Amino acid sequence: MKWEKAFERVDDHRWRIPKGTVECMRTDAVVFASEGMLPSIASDNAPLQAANVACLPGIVGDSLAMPDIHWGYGFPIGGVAAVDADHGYISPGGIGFDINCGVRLIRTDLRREDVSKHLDALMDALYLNVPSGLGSKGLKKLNDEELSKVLEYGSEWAVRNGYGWDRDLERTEEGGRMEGADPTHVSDRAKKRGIPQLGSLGSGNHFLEVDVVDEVFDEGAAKAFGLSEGMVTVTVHCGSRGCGHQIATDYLADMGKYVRDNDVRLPDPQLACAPLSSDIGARYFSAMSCGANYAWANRQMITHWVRESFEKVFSDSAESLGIEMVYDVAHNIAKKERHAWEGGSGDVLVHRKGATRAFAPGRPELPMAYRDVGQPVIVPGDMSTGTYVLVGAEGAMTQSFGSSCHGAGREMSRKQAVRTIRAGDVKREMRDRSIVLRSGSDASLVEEAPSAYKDLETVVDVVVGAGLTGKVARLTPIGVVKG
DNA sequence: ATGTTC
Repeated sequence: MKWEKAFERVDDHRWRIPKGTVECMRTDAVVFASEGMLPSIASDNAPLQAANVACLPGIVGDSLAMPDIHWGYGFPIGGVAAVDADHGYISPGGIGFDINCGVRLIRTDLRREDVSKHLDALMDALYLNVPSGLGSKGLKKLNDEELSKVLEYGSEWAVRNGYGWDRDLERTEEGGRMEGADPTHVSDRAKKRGIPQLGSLGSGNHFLEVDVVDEVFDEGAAKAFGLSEGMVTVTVHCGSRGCGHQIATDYLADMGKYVRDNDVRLPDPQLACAPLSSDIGARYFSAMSCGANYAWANRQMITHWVRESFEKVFSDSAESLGIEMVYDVAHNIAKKERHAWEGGSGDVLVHRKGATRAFAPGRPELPMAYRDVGQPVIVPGDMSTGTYVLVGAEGAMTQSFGSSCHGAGREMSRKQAVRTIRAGDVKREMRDRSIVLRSGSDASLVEEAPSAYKDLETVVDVVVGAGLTGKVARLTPIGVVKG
């Protein structure tokens, strides 16, 4: 299959893979992209995966893919699919192994010039205080009972235990806690992996970044989000560590068995799924919610250590330094939401796998401070180019079940990056851009090299051009901690 | 993403 030929042009930002391209498709697949991005998108199996997702039982609307689409497990990364809340199927491959991998944006009252002379000390403090790297362990020793509370209460547990402030919860998607998260649906093995790792960044594409607000595009939204030009911000990208990974692994095995036992017809075994209303489907959703809560507690603890790091370096309190959360978004999760789409409306389960919720103004899920503005959408690029702050727009509600992109997206596979890039080149590039880098592993530097990623501007231009989001601000890195 | 093939 020549996938570039399979794309039918809808407009400058939308390409349709029509129902029938893959035999079992129940609906079309629509990829948000510019024409120039199509060869890259068609260079791996991602378009086939977007088409395969259209075979998911109970899917409503189109199978969607964001412009940062690339090859994933079952679903493409960048994939969005909504299924009927009563009759639809839930698929762990539509959420991903790193359940509630997500991004948190924190603002400060500090300006670039306040931080530049202390930047090395700040990066040392952040590297010391926030555990990072493959197999990294948290600083808090948990027992089984505490871990169960983390799984059930998420960020609420963290704040209740001294990691952050009550108002942080309002600035977290879902309040940092999925309802219905029952720890008894999480295996002992997942719990065992989760206990030592809570409060750690991890490895891979996870990072902690200190940025400066470089350009503001929407003064009104930026003001509502507490952002202004020249301000120093911190971006945290991490997930549910080995705990979420084990939950995904456990339930993929169980759902594989469900699919075989019940003769569910799927184009790819990696799309293993079960009715949301079935015992196994409901148990997975509950366990996934536990994984999501773990990730929120994780980012909340890291937020606390970020505040402590600034307090130490700037000899002032986090309150008086204005270290406040802007927002925390999940980008690997399934959520029960009410939506309208072409041809219907109602309660659905939205799978977002490498895609961010991007609710337009007016949605009741948004905190009051953002209700009239829209949801902050935080879109990190590669480690050298920084992060975009976008805001959810009406187009997302009508076209993409309130969703947008989650990052630049990989251009090269990890293997390909290791083959063609050297750690020294990455370090030099960061130095040339005057970005202070703290990293424990040359291997992860190479896998996450800037040249292994797509161009963030191109990705953002598509979601803005398609009306899914609006541009608010661009953040440029001055310091990066890589796992 | 990940105790990178329990």
